[in-house]
Amino acid sequence: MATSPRRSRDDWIRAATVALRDGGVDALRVEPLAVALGVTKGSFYWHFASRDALLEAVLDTWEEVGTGAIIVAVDAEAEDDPERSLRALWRRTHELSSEMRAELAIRDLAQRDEAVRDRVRRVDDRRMAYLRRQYRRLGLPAGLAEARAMLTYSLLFGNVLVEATHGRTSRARVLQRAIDDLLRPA
Amino acid sequence: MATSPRRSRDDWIRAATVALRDGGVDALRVEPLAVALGVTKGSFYWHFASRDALLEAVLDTWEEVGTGAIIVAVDAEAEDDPERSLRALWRRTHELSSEMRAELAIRDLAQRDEAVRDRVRRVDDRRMAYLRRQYRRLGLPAGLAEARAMLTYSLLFGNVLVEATHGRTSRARVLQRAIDDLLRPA
DNA sequence: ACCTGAACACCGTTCAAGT
DNA sequence: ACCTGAACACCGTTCAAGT
Repeated sequence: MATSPRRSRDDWIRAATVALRDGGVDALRVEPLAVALGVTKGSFYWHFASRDALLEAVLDTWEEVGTGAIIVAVDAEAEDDPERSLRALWRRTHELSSEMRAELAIRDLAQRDEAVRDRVRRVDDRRMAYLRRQYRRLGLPAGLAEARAMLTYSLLFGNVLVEATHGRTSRARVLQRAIDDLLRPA
Repeated sequence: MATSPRRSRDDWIRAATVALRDGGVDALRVEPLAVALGVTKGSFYWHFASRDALLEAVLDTWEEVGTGAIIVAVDAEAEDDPERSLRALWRRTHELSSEMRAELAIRDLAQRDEAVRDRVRRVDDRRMAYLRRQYRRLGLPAGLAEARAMLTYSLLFGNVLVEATHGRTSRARVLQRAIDDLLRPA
């Protein structure tokens, strides 16, 4: 994986994303990444202006994958059926829960960085709009659709948080029950 | 606030907790804390073995406040009525949401620290047990009580996450609706 | 166009010495 | 019992110089 001495900008972004997932913001460090990539840390500054610029690039990727890409994938499999959309979204998020963990680090960051906060806000808004639309298409009135969308979004997140420490065992049935509870008619 | 040159162990813990809340794990740094407390960083190592030992002490406080203390307070005001317990818990968590934000940093940490993970697990278990008990006392069957407890816990967390970036405005009505939805009978 | 190597600043940690 | 001050290691950043 580190035969050629030359690294592209994308090589740095990929390595940084993995570091963020596995070790949090603290692990997104120039020197260790340089060692992992087999170059000196000085070379990093040809590709990026700073450690912050690298973080920006990582966040760009996260934002696109966590909204546009996942929605396209879910729509492709749901064939315009809102209930199938919601169940597909649930399953995919569940499958992605290890990747989703970078979100914890990002949301923690958002608390003290205005620019990151704006990004997270955009991502939440797009995701909530998608959920709200599915519940409306199921026939729920606006107020209840909004409430269910929020419960669903919270459940998806709560699950990522709890799985991060508790693991995935023995919760599948309870989760299924919660999802069914959310999908019942008004 | 910094007249006497002598600092107690608790002075360091308090300052570190504030730093964790406001700036995340990255801000829990010995040298800046020493400057803020008006002593040299060398003096820190009389009170604590390491930066990690300080973090441990901060987590001890968080664990007790986030489980025992809040449950005692809610029970005192709810007078044995499970619905009042749940609404009181909701309101208090909501009021504490800025303090709760330290949880984001802690849960992020838990992903790569076994000991922190065990703590978070204990905290989640104690909180879930409390919620489950209230729903059982409302008369729900075990499976549904478990599902509602998980939805409630997720909603409390989702709300902290979303408020961290979106602020508290204009969501009160939707949240009230979601809570009412969770409190309906089987 | 991309990288090295040396330099400097910041902070965690140690420890002998002070009061 | 609690703190200082100097030392060292690690990593972010800069930059002149190499290929």
